[in-house]
Amino acid sequence: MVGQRQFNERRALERAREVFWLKGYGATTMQDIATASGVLRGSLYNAYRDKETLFLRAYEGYAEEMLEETARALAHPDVEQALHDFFDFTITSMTMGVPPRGCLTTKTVVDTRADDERIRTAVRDLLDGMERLLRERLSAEEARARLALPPEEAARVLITMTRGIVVMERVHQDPARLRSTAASLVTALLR
Amino acid sequence: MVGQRQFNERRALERAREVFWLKGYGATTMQDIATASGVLRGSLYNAYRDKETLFLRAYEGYAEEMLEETARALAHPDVEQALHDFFDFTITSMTMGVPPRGCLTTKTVVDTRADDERIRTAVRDLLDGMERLLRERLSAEEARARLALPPEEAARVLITMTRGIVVMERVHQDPARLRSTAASLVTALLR
DNA sequence: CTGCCAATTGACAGGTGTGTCAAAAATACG
DNA sequence: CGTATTTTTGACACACCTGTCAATTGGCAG
Repeated sequence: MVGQRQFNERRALERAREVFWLKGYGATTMQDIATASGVLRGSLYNAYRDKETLFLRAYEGYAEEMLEETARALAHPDVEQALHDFFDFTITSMTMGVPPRGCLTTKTVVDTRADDERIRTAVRDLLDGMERLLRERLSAEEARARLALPPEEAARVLITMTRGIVVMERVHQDPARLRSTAASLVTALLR
Repeated sequence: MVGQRQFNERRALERAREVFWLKGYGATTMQDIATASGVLRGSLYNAYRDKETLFLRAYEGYAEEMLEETARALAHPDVEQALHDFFDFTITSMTMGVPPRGCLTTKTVVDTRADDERIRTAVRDLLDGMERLLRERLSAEEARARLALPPEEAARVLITMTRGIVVMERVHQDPARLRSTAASLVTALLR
């Protein structure tokens, strides 16, 4: 290969992810990412063609990491603990940073400036993937016996609840309150 | 009074609300509102000073209406039916229009460009108001007896769930799926 | 070392946004 | 009717954003 990339692509995509995460897709400018990554705007355009494509590249790593972490959180053999770990991970992730970075997926879904088809697909894939992990975990014999709902329904309620928690975090900015609400739901779902 | 307003303020605020609702605070421009309301941009600035203040004025009417409708939906004497009516109102409201307008409150909360203090307060007040209506309704003797959770906890779970439903609507755009998820939660909450 | 090719760089074009301002028009009131 | 006050109007200033492009730089292969 001739004329190699002069910036650290891995690092640049990480920075891009952080900026998108904090400000959201629509409010993030290429200059923001250029500044955060130390790569000139022109180089970003040369490497990724446009903002949408750059976002998708940055989102790839994010989605992968999220699925891994979710699977890890759900791995506890006791369903109740697994669900607590699941919410704990979600809440910790979104309340990290100053100001709290919130949730990249939710910000993107709600952002009317991110109505690109590829973006919607990427987001849907991640949320569907997380719902699948929940469904599989809740399908275990031990879990099924304790659930007030079929695994499929419980998984949808739970994934929907995480989206709601993200929104409520922006309103009250009180992690303890979020954890308490999540615990209430777990109580209601388990007999 | 001398030099009266020449445009219908009530109508203009209604149009502004619709535009903000559809596009979100950050993505809406004063020109969008000017076009939708038939009032020139300059007149809007003269009447409301800036975009934030105009938004707050438009949001007032929205919040009032939302609280009224929520109270109406929760009025059914049977708790289970009241909760179904509550979710039905929420889902119908957010799936109206083409494209579906979604939820103004959620869009505003998540929008990093709407991080003004007055806006955050207005949004928090509305959500707190809705939570209070739920809590009061669930504190009735008949409801308390059937709930799997104390009224305060159930109210928080429910209000959080509505926020989550808003987000999931943007992902799958399937009202039936939303209603089904809401019904699952009601089942889990009632014994 | 040399030539080729891609990446980098800074300037540029074109569009869009917010908010301001002075002149013109409209309105209420004495 | 005339005056005072406000609204309306269109132009303007200024900032910012996306995407492009030509010239320059840097690295790899032969």
